[in-house]
Amino acid sequence: MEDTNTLTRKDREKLQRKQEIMKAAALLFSQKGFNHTTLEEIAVKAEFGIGTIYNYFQSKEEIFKSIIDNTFDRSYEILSQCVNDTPSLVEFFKVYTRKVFEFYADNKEELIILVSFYTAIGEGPSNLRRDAFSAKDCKLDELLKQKIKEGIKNKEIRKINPEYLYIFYHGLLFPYIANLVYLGKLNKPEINQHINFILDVIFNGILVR
Amino acid sequence: MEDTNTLTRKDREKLQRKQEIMKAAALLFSQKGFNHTTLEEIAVKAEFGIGTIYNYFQSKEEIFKSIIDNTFDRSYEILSQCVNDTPSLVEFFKVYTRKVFEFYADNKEELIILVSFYTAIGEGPSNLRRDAFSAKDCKLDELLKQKIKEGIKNKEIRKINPEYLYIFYHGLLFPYIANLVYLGKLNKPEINQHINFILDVIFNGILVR
Amino acid sequence: MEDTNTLTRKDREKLQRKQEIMKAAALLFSQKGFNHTTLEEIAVKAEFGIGTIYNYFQSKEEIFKSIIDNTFDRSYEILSQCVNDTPSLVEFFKVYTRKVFEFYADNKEELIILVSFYTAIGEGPSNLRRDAFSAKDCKLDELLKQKIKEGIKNKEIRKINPEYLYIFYHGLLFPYIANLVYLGKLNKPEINQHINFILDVIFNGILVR
Amino acid sequence: MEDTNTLTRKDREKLQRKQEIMKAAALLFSQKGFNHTTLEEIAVKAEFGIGTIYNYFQSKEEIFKSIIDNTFDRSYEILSQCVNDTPSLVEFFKVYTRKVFEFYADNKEELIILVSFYTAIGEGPSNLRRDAFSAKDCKLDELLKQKIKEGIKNKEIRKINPEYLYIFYHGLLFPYIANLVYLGKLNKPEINQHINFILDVIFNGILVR
DNA sequence: AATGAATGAGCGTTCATTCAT
DNA sequence: GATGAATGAACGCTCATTCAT
Repeated sequence: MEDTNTLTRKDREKLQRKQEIMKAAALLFSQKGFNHTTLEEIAVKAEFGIGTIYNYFQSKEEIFKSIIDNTFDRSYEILSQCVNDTPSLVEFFKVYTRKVFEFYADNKEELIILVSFYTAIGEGPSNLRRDAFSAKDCKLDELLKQKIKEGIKNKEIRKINPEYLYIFYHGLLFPYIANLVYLGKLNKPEINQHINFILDVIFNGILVR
Repeated sequence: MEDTNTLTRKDREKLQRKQEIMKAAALLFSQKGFNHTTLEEIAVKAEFGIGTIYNYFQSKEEIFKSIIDNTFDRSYEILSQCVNDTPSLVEFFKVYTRKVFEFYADNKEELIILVSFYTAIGEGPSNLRRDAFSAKDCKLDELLKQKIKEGIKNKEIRKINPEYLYIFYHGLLFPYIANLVYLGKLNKPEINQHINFILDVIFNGILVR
Repeated sequence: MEDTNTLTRKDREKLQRKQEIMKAAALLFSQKGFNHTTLEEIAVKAEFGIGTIYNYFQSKEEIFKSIIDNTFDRSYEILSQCVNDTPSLVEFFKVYTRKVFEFYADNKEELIILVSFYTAIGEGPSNLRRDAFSAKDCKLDELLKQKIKEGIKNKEIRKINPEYLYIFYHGLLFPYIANLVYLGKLNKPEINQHINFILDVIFNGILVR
Repeated sequence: MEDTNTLTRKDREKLQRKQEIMKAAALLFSQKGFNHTTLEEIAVKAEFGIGTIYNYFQSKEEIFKSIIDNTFDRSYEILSQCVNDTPSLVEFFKVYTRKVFEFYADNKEELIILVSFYTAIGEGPSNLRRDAFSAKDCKLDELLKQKIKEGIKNKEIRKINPEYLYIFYHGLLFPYIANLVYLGKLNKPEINQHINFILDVIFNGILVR
């Protein structure tokens, strides 16, 4: 997220327009997918002329990229905050799981776009690959893996493969939330139960003892 | 899957050609996505003329549907077999998790298409929605939920929300495998470790005791 | 019309098949037009395989031509018979008008195809022009014009431009009947009234005297 | 026909472009028929890009419809003017016959398209039927039939079936002119003779008295 | 002779991008 | 900077014709 304080009025206005366009596009992308959303629709929704869009973005693809990029940045911020603010891994899981749920409950479109981007190979802009974001992706990965390793070192959790737990946890969390969004069941009141359920199963397993 | 034994030679050949086309299309769809795959590419890959494709399928969309449908049917078969063949829920999780891993290790394209179909809202054929398969989906859901409920009744696992566990497990399994496919890490030798890891965490949780 | 008596059994059968195909095609052409009728539809209606059609006709266009040609021949036969069998022009108009009405009441498809062929420039086979039949057309024209001239010479009718009367009469008769066909009003009982009306107006005009 | 006076410059230009496209299309349709005219040909003739056509018309069919519609409107205007401006049926026939000849001498393409549309069942856009214009058609019919009835009431013409005379006259006039167009004989100098001939025959019949 | 699966040129239509105003 | 008309490459699909059986 760029720092709006250091910008001139002109630049601030430009940034704001960019964000308006991205917001309009994000909503449409999440509803109809990248390929089935036309630039005209974006222009109408953003209340600009088609040509104007091209003063802010070089292509339709760039709008998509910017949205993903933005979502990445905000996700990273959430993660790094949680990593830094929690004294233990257990606490981290509790806080982070909740934060992620809450963030995407408020930003459903972005979750859908993100998941769609991750899973829908070849959909989205033709030559946009997850690689494009791998740098940021890696940073995020590393942060989480590091936290897991610390948890193991501190004997908070059992000695399991941190790499696998990372895949397990992140591969679980986002699809789980996405599923709720698709089913229209990501409602505030129920969120707590889902969070508790996930944490309970991850922490304690399902077996009777 | 149709029974090839009862068919005439002609029908068998026709079915085989259909499957050749579906296979070619599945590979391309999984690599480039539905929208970025042209009929000409499918025709070339399947070694047919463009027009020939239309002797077997009414539209590009129908090819896609047939692939999904086929994958659904085979997934259902795996699930129902596992449900019936296992005496306990724990045993079921063990066998089914392995079977799913193995099946999609051999059918990576289908997994990618399936996940993409589930997650990529608006991508794929414009007016094809998950609803189209909801009947089959429901049958599959019910089978699994029933097995979970039995496991709870038999006190194999703790008294947790079966609905949530269903979302948890299926929402975990497929993205987990898909992720490995994307990363090119779904290799036979490593599969066992992933299976064991997943079962271990689900059964026992991650906490030290 | 070929003489079936002089043909071998084989040739007779071949001719019969040709006519079956032409009949099927004529019905479809009259209902859906040349361009919107597919060879498959013709094949199905004629109860032959698609390929078989090509043993009897070189192309779709040739089927169309044959139908027109056949209709021309039969029309010519009617005209020449009427010309020869009637002692006066007035009698000729009476008999011929009735014969034409009756013929096309029984062969509505052919009338529609014929009128459509005459009027719908560029519809029908792309490079088929009325010129293709101008030889036959001319013969027909000449016969009628000759009869008109005789009528004028014999002072049956006033001294008017025979060429114009020809355009007037033929340009009137066929569209008049075609119109009734389109409106679904070419029913046997009403035919007489239409015939009488046409003859009355042509003979006597509409003015009160 | 829209009133160009009340339009903004932009709208006027847009209307003009529409008419340029319609004019180009009308020429091509009249030469090659609807089905054998490609959009590319229309675009080239109209000196636009293919895509541009679609800024003015939703489909090829809509261009066709617009042409027909326009011709209908102008024909109606001519008819209603003649109906209103003439004191008697005889006068009406004289004036209207001339006006129609003159109008279509200047708008040959439109006559061909119109006649082709009326007669060529199934040609033209597949799902466009004469019914689509029946409302306008009926209005036109009624106007003419009413005028005929008045003529009978006023004893200008003999007591004949007005419905039949309507079919007779309109079923005669348009094919007659069309025929001249097809033969390339609708030249200004000769027009008068044709008009006089038609009126003479309709008024007085052909019989010697 | 009869068949119908295979073929691919050809068409209508879409839409991201450009550019003159 | 803002606009939207103009553009044309690209695609899905059709169907007359061929040809191996």
